[in-house]
Amino acid sequence: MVKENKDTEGKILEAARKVFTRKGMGGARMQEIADEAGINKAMLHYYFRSKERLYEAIFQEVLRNFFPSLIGILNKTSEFKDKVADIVELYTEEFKDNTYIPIFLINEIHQNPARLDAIGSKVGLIHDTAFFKEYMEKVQSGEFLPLSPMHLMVNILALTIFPILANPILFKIFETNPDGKKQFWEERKILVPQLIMETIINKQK
Amino acid sequence: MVKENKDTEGKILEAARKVFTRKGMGGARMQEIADEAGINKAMLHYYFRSKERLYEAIFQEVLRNFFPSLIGILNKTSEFKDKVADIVELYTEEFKDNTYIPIFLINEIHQNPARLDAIGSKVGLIHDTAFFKEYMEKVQSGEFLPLSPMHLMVNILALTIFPILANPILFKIFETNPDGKKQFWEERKILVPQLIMETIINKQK
DNA sequence: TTTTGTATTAACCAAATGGTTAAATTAAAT
DNA sequence: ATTTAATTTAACCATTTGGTTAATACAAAA
Repeated sequence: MVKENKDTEGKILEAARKVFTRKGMGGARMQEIADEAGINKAMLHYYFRSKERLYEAIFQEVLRNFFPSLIGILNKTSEFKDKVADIVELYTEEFKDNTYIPIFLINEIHQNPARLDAIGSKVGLIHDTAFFKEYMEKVQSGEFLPLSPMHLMVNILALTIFPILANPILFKIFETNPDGKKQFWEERKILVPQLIMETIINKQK
Repeated sequence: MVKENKDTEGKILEAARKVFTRKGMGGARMQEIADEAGINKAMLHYYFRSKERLYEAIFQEVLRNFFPSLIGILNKTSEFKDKVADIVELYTEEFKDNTYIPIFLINEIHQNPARLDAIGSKVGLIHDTAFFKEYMEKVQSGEFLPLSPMHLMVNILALTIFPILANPILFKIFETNPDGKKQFWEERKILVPQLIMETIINKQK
């Protein structure tokens, strides 16, 4: 009785992710998703009832996909500075040419903050990572300055993700050619970890 | 023959700015703009021909409004560090509770980068500000480290604007109550200028 | 006061869009 | 082979939406 629906459902999800992340909830068209998936528009409703539900599925998937890799790095056993470098490397490489994912998240959460409720506990575990434990220890021992974990994390993410979000404006203002862009991202990968470390290492000691 | 159309046109622009900056080009509805302005929908077309043209007027206005205050600060005669502090103060105060403006710009430019073409020369003059002249001089004299102006500016804007863009997620992850939020923004105003200065001052000298 | 051109409105239109339905196809179970 | 249930499609529907139009109100010029 069960036909291989995994295939169709999978194709829908893939197409929906592509269209929703580029156009957002409001800008996406059900017909475009159907075309992208190579199926009839009615199938979208057959599998997901409504645009809202299909969107919700994608939004949660994207959201849940954005943090695990971060948490993965934060739990590595490598040097503190290397973990920072890994974060910058990861997000820069993943999104410097895929700006739609971070913009999608920022924008859609702004449009409807209630959507965040669904993740709840999932993200709280950032505090419990090796990264933050090591950090707090080194603050205790006086090796690191007592900057709050929130500011530290915001600084890392800001310096990494902001240039991705704002890249069209930045490259316009600071007239940047293709080679210049490539160089800019490489410089960031070195500069940001350096900068972060400089701001937390206690030179007194 | 000329009636006081300034009033109606002004009301339309004001309403359009409010709706467009919150909903974006795709999400805004002409009817909602008309309601907001308290006029008939046909008037929108009478004064601006199409949604596209009305939007274009607003987009350019918002864009042109975003930078002048920045350039104003960059040209002040105050201490270098104070100028950085002024930038952080300005954007934080202006947008910490008005997140839609920066999100609108980021998102709409991402949706249609060609819109940026219209500003062209206007923004190029960032290089010619007192801020950058002073910066380059102090790099020459060895007082400042030779960080590229682009990275410097990106760092300042990133540390200032990113937490505004991402504020719903950040306050969710780092469970923050209203008092905590207030404190967070105040801490940023102090922390960011400090951080920026630390990264450019040449301690060798 | 009449004329003239502008400003404003209500009613309307065509296209787009999310969603539905009834019929047809397909695959498995009996 | 027949029944049964899931899958897929084409045609259709109601609503929304940007945009138009024809008629009206209005202020200034003659």
